[in-house]
Amino acid sequence: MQYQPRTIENKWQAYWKKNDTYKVSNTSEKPKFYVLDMFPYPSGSGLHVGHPLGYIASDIISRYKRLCGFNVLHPMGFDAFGLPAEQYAIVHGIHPAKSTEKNIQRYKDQLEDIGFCFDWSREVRTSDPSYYKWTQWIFLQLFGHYYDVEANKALPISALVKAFERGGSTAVLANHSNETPFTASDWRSMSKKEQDDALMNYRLAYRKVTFVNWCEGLGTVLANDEVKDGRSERGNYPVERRPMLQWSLRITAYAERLLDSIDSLEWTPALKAMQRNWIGKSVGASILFEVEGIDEKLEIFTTRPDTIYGATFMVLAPEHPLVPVISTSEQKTEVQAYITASGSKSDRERMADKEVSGAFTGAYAINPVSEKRIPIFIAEYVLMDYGTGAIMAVPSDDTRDHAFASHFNLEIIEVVDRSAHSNATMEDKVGTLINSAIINGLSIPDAINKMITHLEQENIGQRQIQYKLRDANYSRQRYWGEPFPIVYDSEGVSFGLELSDLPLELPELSDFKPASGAKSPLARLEHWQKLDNGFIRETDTMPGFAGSSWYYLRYMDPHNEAAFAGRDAMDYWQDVDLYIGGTEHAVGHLLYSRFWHKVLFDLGKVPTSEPFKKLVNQGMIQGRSNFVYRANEQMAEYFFSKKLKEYREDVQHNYPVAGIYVDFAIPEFKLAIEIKSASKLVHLINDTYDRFQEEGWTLLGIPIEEIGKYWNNFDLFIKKIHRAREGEKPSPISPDMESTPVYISKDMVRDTNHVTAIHVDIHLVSNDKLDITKFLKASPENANALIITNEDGEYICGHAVEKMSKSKYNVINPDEVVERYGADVFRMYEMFLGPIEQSKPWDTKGIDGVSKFLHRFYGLFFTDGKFLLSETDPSTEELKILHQTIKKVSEDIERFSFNTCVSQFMIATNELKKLGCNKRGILLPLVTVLSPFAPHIAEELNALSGSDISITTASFPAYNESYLVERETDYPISINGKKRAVVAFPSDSTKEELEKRAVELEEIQKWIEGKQIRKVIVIPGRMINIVV
RNA sequence: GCCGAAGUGGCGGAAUUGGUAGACGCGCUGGAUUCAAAAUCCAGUUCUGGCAACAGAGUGCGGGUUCGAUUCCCGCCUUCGGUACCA
Repeated sequence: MQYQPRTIENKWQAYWKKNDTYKVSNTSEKPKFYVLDMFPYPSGSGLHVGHPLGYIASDIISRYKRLCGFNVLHPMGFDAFGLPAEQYAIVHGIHPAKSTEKNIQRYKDQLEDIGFCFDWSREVRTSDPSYYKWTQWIFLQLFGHYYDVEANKALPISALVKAFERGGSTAVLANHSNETPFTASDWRSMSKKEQDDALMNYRLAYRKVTFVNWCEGLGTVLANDEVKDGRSERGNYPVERRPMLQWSLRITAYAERLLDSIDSLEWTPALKAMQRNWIGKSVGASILFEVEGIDEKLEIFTTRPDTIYGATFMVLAPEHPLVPVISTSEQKTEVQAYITASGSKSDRERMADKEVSGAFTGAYAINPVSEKRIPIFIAEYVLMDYGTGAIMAVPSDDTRDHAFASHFNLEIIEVVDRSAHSNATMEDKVGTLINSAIINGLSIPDAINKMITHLEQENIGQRQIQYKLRDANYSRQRYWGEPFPIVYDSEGVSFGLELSDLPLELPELSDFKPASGAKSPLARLEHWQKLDNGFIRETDTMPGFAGSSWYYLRYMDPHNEAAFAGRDAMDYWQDVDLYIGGTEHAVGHLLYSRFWHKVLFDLGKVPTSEPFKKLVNQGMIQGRSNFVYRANEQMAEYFFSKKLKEYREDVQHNYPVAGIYVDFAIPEFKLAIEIKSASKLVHLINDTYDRFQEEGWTLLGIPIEEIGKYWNNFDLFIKKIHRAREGEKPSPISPDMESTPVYISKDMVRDTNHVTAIHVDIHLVSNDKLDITKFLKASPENANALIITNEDGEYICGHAVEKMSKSKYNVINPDEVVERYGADVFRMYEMFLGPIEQSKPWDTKGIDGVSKFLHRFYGLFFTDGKFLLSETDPSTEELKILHQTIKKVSEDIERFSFNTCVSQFMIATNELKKLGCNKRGILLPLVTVLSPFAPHIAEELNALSGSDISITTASFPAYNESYLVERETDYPISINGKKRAVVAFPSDSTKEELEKRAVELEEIQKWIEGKQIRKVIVIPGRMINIVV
C-alpha cells in the first residue's frame, strides 16, 4: 500500500469531527493544561503558510500533554472586530458582518485541513453580541472603578464619591489626572456635570479632552502602539496629534504593577525588555523654578538632580501653557514665529528634523539651588507629552543640552569630574561632583540622594517617578467595533448601562464607511443615538484591542450567559499555561490584557494576577518578493546606500512596482523564474511555462501557448554562479563576480557539464524586444538585486525576503502545500524548518525530505503491500532505537525544539528500516510518539494495527534508561586537545583502565613517542585527553 | 544613540552542564533501476593539499581563561527586532 496522505487525512478529520474527539470538559480529575494561540483576525486572503507555524507548535504541545495525562484546553476563535476586518470590507464594498463571516469560514476550513485539535465548541468571535456583551461589561467595570494608591488596587467609584463628600480631593490618594484640587464643600457645590467631569479624572475608563493620535486616512483616533514613526501601523497613513474629547483607559495607574510582575513571567528576555521599555520607568526628581518677575513656578522633571549646579538655562516645549505668560514683549514675535513653524510640522517631520532650533522667551528663571539667573528658551526637542514639558538644561551632562548651548552660546559649567573614567561619555553616571557646593566630592548616586533630600527639605522639589507609558485612547470613530454602553443626559453627564441592558448591539448600518471630520458612522443613525428619555448614546466604538484583551477567559466558559466566565471554570483553568504568538503584539495586546486582567483580579473576578504564565514567540515565516523598479536618481541613492528596504517602504507608492510572479505592471518584465540547478533548468522552464500557460498569462502580449516559437530569443540572465566545474572560470562566487555579466545560452545549459550549480534568480527576458544589453553596475553585496538597462532607462530587479503580505505578492497559502503533500507532511515540515522562535523565509526546497520520511515510515508497516506487524520480541538494538526516540522527543518537546524531534524520527525510521524491523512492540509505541506531530498517519496506523479507539486516548510511552546503555563506548582520544583517534572501550571501564589502554594504543604511541606524558584526563563516558 | 536576539558547510540547521563541530534534511557528485525520464534505492559530500593512507585549517574578527571553547571572559564587526530629541 502506498501512503496516500489526503485519503487518510480526510478520513480522520471526519472521524474527529463526528466523535467530538477534541471536546474538553471543565470538570476532570486530571491536572489542567491551557495552551493558547493568539487568535487571528480573519483577513480576506485566508491563512498563509506563516500563520500555522505557531498553531502547529501549540497543537503538538496540546496533543503531547494530553498523552501525558493532562486535561488540555486548546481553543481557537476569531478577532473579528476592528480595523483590519473593516478595511477589508470597505475595499471590497461588502458589509463587514458578511465579509467577516465568510473569511472566518475560510479560516476554519483551512485550519481543519491541517488537523488541529481545537475544541471548536468553545470558539469565540469578538464581534458576536453574546461575546461583546462581556467586553462592554468589563468596560463598565473600568468606568465604575478608580485606582486607590493606598489600597494599591482598583476600588469602586462610589467609595471615591464618599471620600470627596467627606474631605474633597485630598481625602483620597488615587491615581488621577485632576489638575484643580477641591474641598468637600467645593464638591458639594458642583453641578452634576462638574462632578461627572471631576470623576472622569479618576475613573479607569474616562472621557476627557486629550491629545490623541488622529489619523485622517483611517478616519479615526489610534492608540500609541498603533502608530509607528508618525504613521498608522495599518495603512501607513500620517497621524497627527490633536486635542479631542475621547475615551481613554487609565493604564498608567497600573504602570508599576505591570512593570513589577514582569519578573515573575516565563517570557523571553526580549519580550520582557520590550514591555519594560514601553512602560519606561525613570526615577528622579521634580523641581520648581521661580520665574523672575512673574508669580508662576516652572516645574521640571529630571533624572539627574545632582547636576543642578550645571543648569544654566531652561527649555520649555513650544506648546507649554506658560510660554505666552512668561514671554517678554520684545521676544513675543520671535516666540510666536517659532511656535507657528513647529506647529505646522507633522510629528514625522519634527522627528526627522534633528537640527538645533529654539527661541528665547526673554524671561529668566532662578535656579533654586545655585540661585543663578538663567534664561528660558523654547525648543522642539522638549516634548509636551513627557514629564512636565519643561526641563532644566545641563549642557555639561546632556548631549542635547550641550548642542543647544553651543548653538546659542550659553554658559556651560562642568559639574562632574570624569577624569577617572577615560571612556565615559557625557551621560554615563560615573565620576564625582565638582563646582556643586553642597554635594562636591560625592559620587553621582550619593549626590542624587543628597540633592533630593535637600530639595525636599527646602520645599523646592521632591523625589518623583516618571513613566513613558501613556493612557490608552479607547475611542474609535469607526463602525465595526463594540458600541460603548454609555449614555449622556442633556447636560452631558455620563451613565453606564445596566447589565440587563447588555449587550448593546451594534445597529445595522448600510453606509458603514468612516466619515471625515471625526464624526462616527453611528452618529448617522439618529433614531439609534437619541433615546426617548432625552438621553443620547455614545457613537464612537471600541478599538480592536477591546475584544482581544480578555478572550482567553471566555474560552474557559464560552457559553455562560450570567458572567464572562463562571467561577468554577476559572478556578479550574486558572490561567494560560502556554501562550504562543508573534512579537508584533509585544506591547499592544499583551500589555492591555495584563492590565485588564489585573483590574479583574482587583475586583475579585479572576483567580490569578497574571493571565499568561509562559509565552513563546514564534518567528515569522517570510515570503520572497520579487520586484522590478524603474530606476531614477532618488532610488539609485537609496540603493547604493544599501537602503533598498527603506526605499521600498518609503517611496514605493510613487513608483511602479512589479511583483514579478503575479503583477505585471511593467510590461517589459514578464517572467522571472528561480531555478535550483542547471541540470534542472530546462525542466523548470517547461514547468513554469506550463503553469503560466494554465493560468492564461501572456508574455509580451503573446499568448503563452505561442511563446515556444520565440524561445530562442531568450537569454538567461544569471546573477550568481556558485560553482563551476574544475578548471573552469569562474570558480567560487565572489562579490567581484557580480560585476561580470554572465550569459548562458540555452544550449550551454542543456549541456549540464558546463555548470554544476547555479544558485539564485534567473530572469528570463526578451532579447530582441528589450535589448537588455549590459549589466550596469555591481549590486551592493546584500541587496540581492541587479541593475539592468534598456532604452527606457534603468531597472533594478531582484528579490527581498520580507513579511508575507498580499500587497507584496509573496503570499503562499497552506492549501496547495497540504493538497500536494498532505497535512502531516506540512506540519512536520514547518517544524523541521528550524527553531520555532526564528524567522525564516518559506522555502519548499526541503519538503521532499520530510515527505519521503513519512512514506518510509508508513512503509515499515507493510510487507509486499500488506499491512503486517510481527509479534516477535524486539532485539536490544531495536529497543535502543525506540527508547532513544522516546527520550529525545519528550525532552525536546518540553524545550520547544521541534525541529530536532523531526530529525530523531528520521533517524529512527532510517535505522529501523535498515534492520528490517516490523515488530509490533517497536512500531506501535513509535506511532504514539509520532502522533502529536503527524496525527492523521498515526490514527491510520493505529487503526490498521487493530485498535478501535483513537490514538489521542493513548499514553505517551515512558523510556527505559536500561535499554540505552551501551556495552561499548566510543572514546575520542586527543593529544593536547587535538583528536587523534576514536576507539571503542567497554562502557564499564574504570578511569585507570581507560588511561592505561589509551596510552598503549598504536595510533596513540605514534604521537607520544619520545615525549613525556604530563597528564591524562579521562572523563568516563566522554573522552580521553593526553597532555604531552 | 539605547535595549534585546543572533552570526556554524553551497543552503535550512544540530551540538541540552566546557568534552568526537557539522546530527537530520536539502542541494550536489557517482552508481543501481529505466528505451528514457520522474520516482525509488545505494555510496560520497566542511575547506585546502594528496591516487590514497594521511596532514593542515576551520563555528563573524582580535585577544584571554582551560588539558580541552561554537559554548565562559574582555574588546570589536555585521545582521535582524524593538525604541528614541523620554530630560
